[in-house]
Amino acid sequence: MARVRIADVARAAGVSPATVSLVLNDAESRISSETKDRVRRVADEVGYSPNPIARSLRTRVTGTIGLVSDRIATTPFAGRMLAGAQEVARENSRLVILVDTDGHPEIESDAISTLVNHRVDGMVYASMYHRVIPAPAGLPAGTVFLDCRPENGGYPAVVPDDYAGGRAAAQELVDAGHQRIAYIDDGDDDRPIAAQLRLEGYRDVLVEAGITPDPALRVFAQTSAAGGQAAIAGLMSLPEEQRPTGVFAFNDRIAAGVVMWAHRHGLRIPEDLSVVGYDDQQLIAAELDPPLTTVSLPHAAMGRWAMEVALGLREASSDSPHLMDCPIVRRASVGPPALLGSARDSRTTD
Amino acid sequence: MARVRIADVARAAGVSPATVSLVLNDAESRISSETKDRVRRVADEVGYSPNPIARSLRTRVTGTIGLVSDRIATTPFAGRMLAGAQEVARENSRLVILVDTDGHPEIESDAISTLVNHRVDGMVYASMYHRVIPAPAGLPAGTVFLDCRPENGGYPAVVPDDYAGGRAAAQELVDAGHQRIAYIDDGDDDRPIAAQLRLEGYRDVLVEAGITPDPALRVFAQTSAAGGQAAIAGLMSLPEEQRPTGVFAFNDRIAAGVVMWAHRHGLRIPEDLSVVGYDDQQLIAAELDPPLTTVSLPHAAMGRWAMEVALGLREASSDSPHLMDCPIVRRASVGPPALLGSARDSRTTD
DNA sequence: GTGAAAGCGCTAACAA
DNA sequence: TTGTTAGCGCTTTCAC
Repeated sequence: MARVRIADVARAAGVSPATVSLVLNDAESRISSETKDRVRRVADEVGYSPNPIARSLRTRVTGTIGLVSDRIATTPFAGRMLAGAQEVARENSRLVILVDTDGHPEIESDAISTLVNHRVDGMVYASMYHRVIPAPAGLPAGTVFLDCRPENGGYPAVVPDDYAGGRAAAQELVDAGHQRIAYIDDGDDDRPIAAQLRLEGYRDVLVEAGITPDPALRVFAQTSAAGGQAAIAGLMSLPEEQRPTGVFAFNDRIAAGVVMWAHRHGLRIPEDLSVVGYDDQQLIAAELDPPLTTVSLPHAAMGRWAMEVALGLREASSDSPHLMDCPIVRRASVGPPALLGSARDSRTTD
Repeated sequence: MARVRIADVARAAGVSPATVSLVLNDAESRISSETKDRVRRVADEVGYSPNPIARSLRTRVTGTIGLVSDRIATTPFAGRMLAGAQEVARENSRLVILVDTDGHPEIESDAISTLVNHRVDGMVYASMYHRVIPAPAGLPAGTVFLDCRPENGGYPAVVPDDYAGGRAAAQELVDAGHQRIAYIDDGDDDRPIAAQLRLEGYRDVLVEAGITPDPALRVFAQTSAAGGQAAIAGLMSLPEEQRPTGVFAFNDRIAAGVVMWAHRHGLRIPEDLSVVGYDDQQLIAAELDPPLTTVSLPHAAMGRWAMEVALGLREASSDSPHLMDCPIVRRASVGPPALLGSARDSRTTD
């Protein structure tokens, strides 16, 4: 297959290769429509399709986009960004060349130069969670940063609007009537910018609602259910009047720990404790009992956006990152706060 | 960058382009080592690196491998296969072109012909779960099937050894002393081959251990925690002497439901009920309380294997799929069975 | 309105 | 041991 060349079509149609090329790329309208039709028909009959390699050599356009990412493997998120980006590429007849660097800087810089050398038409640089990074050397101008932002700007970038997401989570709890709302923050060494932004959103909402954020209600947890359990245990050992009635967790894994701890200790959710997560990890949020109210990360949309910019389908500023909305997903883990103390205590012995 | 061509190097080194090519591809040992050194040094100095497009046009070798998959997005597994495959490609200086078909047959056949047209050197066809499928039309000979097998053979393929995995799970329970072991099977419409194989492994182990598989102990569940809860609820409503003391669930999501139900109903795991899952989904298995003993799916290894075959690094039969080991991951959800009845009953009211 | 010719940057026969 | 020449298959001036 694919053995037929432009010369074959030309011969069969009784025209020159140049004419075939002109017709098939409908570059020139000056060709008689009669000839056009014939060429098209013949090309179709013989099953001609241009050799993209030869074309690329001549035009310096390859129809490929390089996508370099750290660690696609370890995060379930990656897939959604990739899928979004890939989908846009496909819709526009582009191919994506994927290189996963597994987080190694040497692999990364190799990957970048290989991709540049292969004359990709554009490039997307994806991180597996929202962070600020120094732009890797050798990145072509116009490279789109996906789920990360270059330290000193200079490139288009798209990241989740974590500040607004933090606000949405806190607002959900405030609207339900909670006053004592805890934030279980990310306690990992390399605390990401997302954590900071969510915290700010949370604080601002409390203040606007006339609630003074209680420093005792901001605690840290490792990202895991165990981390969440430890954190909520600490929170619940506060003097009763200081205990939270609502908890906003940095992510769903931590939130899962909170829910598990609650079950274990006879607290009902949301009757005795409301909880809001972040990430909308299907495997966790939807499976928890009750299903978790959480803030979703718009991975697919970010992937699409990045590819659209990379393909020049969309304008983007290189000065500040594009903020992508993080919609709240309401499930069943938020309700009005229990009446002070009593209800909760009675459950504890149940 | 990358503006320097072979002719520039040739001129700078005072040789012909052909010589430069010969030296840099060290195809011919006949070139004097003196010339070789000079050419290499010059190429290095001017930062020459060959244009892969031009090279491909001439050699008909592109250094790319096409990877078509259904739905990378929706499963957390995909990433691990992709990462494994991509890693091998990188180690061998190959680039992978990824096309996700999102399960659409038209997109799939488009993708295949596009990739063939782009002269990929090899192809991997990946499915997101172990299944048997008719080989798509247009697939080049030697395409490697990843996590699926072609209905009528004819292509190399790699799939998890689900039969052995089913055996391992059942054996784990038998070894712990269980006699009444349930299998919660996949109850989805399109019941995958994996479910059948695991079931067979489970049955064979029981029989070999002198246990007659009780049909009442094989039930079905939708793949979700809710499905698992419903299934275990049914199992536990059996007459006491028939109830299982150990459960092997088709996958971790179902197993999670079992664990959740147990917590809810005051059954301790593993004291009152042992459970084994399948998949080793990090987000679930490791996070459950207690952490789940489960059978792991060797996604990364399968991805690596497939790419090795695609690159010709490894021989593979086209007649029968390569079976990849599914190692059991021992955590804490399996223990010896409770003494008949008593222990369990006392807990129920706890 | 169409064709001839040149050339993208490289490699592989063949000469020298 | 090295250089010359001829393409790989396409697009694109430029001439007719």
